[in-house]
Amino acid sequence: MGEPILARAQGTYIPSCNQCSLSNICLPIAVSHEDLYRLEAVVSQGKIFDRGELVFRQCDRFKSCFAVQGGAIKTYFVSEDGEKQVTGFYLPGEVVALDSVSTNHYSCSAEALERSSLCEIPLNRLEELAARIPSLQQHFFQLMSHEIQSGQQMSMLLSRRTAEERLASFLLSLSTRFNRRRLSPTHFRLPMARNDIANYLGLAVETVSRVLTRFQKQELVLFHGRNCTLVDIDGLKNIVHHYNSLCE
Amino acid sequence: MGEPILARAQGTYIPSCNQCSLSNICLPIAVSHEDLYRLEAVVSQGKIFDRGELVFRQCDRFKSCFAVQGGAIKTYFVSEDGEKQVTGFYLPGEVVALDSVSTNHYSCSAEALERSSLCEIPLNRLEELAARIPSLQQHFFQLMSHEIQSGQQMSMLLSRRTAEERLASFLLSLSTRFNRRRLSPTHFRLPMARNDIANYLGLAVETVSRVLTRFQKQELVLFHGRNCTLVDIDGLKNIVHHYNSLCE
DNA sequence: CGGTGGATTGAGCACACTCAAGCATTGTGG
DNA sequence: CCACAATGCTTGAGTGTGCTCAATCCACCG
Repeated sequence: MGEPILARAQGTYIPSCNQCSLSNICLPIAVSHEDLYRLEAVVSQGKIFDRGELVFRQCDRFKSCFAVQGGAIKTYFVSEDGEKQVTGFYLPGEVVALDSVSTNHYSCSAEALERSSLCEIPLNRLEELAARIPSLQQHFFQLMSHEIQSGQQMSMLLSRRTAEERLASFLLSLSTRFNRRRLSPTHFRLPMARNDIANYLGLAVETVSRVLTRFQKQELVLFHGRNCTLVDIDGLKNIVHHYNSLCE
Repeated sequence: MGEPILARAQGTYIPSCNQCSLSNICLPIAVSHEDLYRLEAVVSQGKIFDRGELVFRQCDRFKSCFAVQGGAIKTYFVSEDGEKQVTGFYLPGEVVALDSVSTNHYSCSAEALERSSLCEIPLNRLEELAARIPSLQQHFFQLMSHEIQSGQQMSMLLSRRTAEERLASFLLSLSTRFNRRRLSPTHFRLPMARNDIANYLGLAVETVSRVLTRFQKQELVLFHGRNCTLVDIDGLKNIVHHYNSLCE
C-alpha cells in the first residue's frame, strides 16, 4: 500500500521495510524474507510529521501503532485536573502506542519533537498477520513485554533514585539507543526540551538544569544547548550503579 | 495437563478453566466453549503455594506465566546494589510474569503473600494456541497492553502525587479489584505488609503508617491490623481526583 | 513468660520544589 | 540586518514533604 509519500527522513527516501535501515531493530527482525512483502502490504511507510504535529491524540479512536523511522516522538497524557505527564520518548526503530492496544482509544497523545517519519501499523491487520507468522506474533509479545519491564525500571527510578541518578541513567539510555541506531553514543542532539525531560523524570525543570550544570562542572558531560557530549560515560555509570537489575 | 493436584484455593477444588469462577476475568474470557478444552490442555490448573513460597525467582529460566486462581502474589526485583523493588500485587484473575516474555529469564521474583493457587501457562504452547485462536491472541495483547498502561499510571503516581494521594488510590485500586472478583469492595483483608505497600508506592513504612492513621482520624477508613474497611469511598476519591486519565 | 517481627509515633534533617528574577536563543517583522 | 518578542534555560533564596534514625508498642508464638 506504499502510497508514495515523499518520505525524506534523514534525507533518504525509504520505500519498504525490506530496504529500511532499521529492519533489524523494528518489526521485520522476526520476519523471514518471504514474509516481508506481506508485512509491507500492511504497513504504511514513511508518513511525515512536522515538529509539534500530533501523530494521534489521547481519546482518538485507536487504530494503529506507529514505528519511528526517523526523528523523535514524545508521548504524554493529560489527567483530569489538566496535569500533563510525559510517558516516553521514541527514537527510530521503536514502536509507539503499544499501551493503547487494550482499549479502543489512545491512552496518550504522541507528538513529533522534530520532523519525523513514521510507519503506520494498523492493529487489526497486524493481528491477522501475526497469527500466520509465529515469529511476528512472538516479536510483538516481546516488544510489549519489554515495555512493561521498562515501565518497572522507570518506577524504580522515580521512587528510589535521586535527581542525579535519574538524569545520569536518562542520558545513558539515550546513548545506548542512539548507538543501536549506529549513531554516536557520545555525541548527539537531545530532541526534547528540558521541560519534557523534567516532566518525564518526575523533576522540576530547575532541578534538571541544576543537575546538568553540576554534571558539566564534574566534566561528565558537555552541553551546548541541546547538543550533548558524554565525556565520562563510566562516571555516569558510576552514578547509576544501582539501576540495572541483576541476572549476570 | 490437569495432573490432579489438591487444588484447595478458597476451600473448593477447581478442576478446569471451564468451571473456574474466574473464567470471565482470566484468559478464557476471550475463548469460545469449543476452544476451552484446548486451553485446558495447555494450562496446569491450581498449583498450590504456601505463604512466603516463591513461584519463580528472578533470573530463573523463563517458561510460563501464571494466572492467580486464589490468594495473592507479590512480584519484586532486586537491583545490583541489593535494593528491593516491589513491582506489583496480583489478585485472583490476574496474570503474573507478562514482563518476562521478552527475555529468557524472569525479570522479577514472585512470592505468595498467603496460601495461593496458581495456574501455569507455558508460553510456548500458549503462543501456538494464540496463533490458532484469534481472540486468545487478542486477549493476550490486551493483557500486556493494559499492564503497560498501569505502569504509566504508576509513574504518574510516583512522580507527581503526594503520599496521601498514592495511598488513597492504592486502596481504591484494591477495592475495585476485589469488587470485580465479587468480593466486598469496602471490607477486605490486605494480603501484604505495610512494608510491601511502602516499597511499592515509593514511600517509607513510617509514612504509610502515618498517612493511614490520618485517614482513620478523618474517618475515611478503618483498620484492625490488616483488616481494612473503606468507610468513605467518595472521600478517598476526592483525594485522588487527579489520578484517572481523561476520555469520558 | 520473654522473644521476634511488624506497626506506630516522634524529632530533626535534607533533597528537591516553588517562587522569582535574569539570561540565552530562536524566530519574526520592519 | 537589527529590534523585539517569545520561549526556553539558568541561577538564587526560602520552604515543605517525606526520609532517617530511634524508641516504643503490639500481636503472635514458641
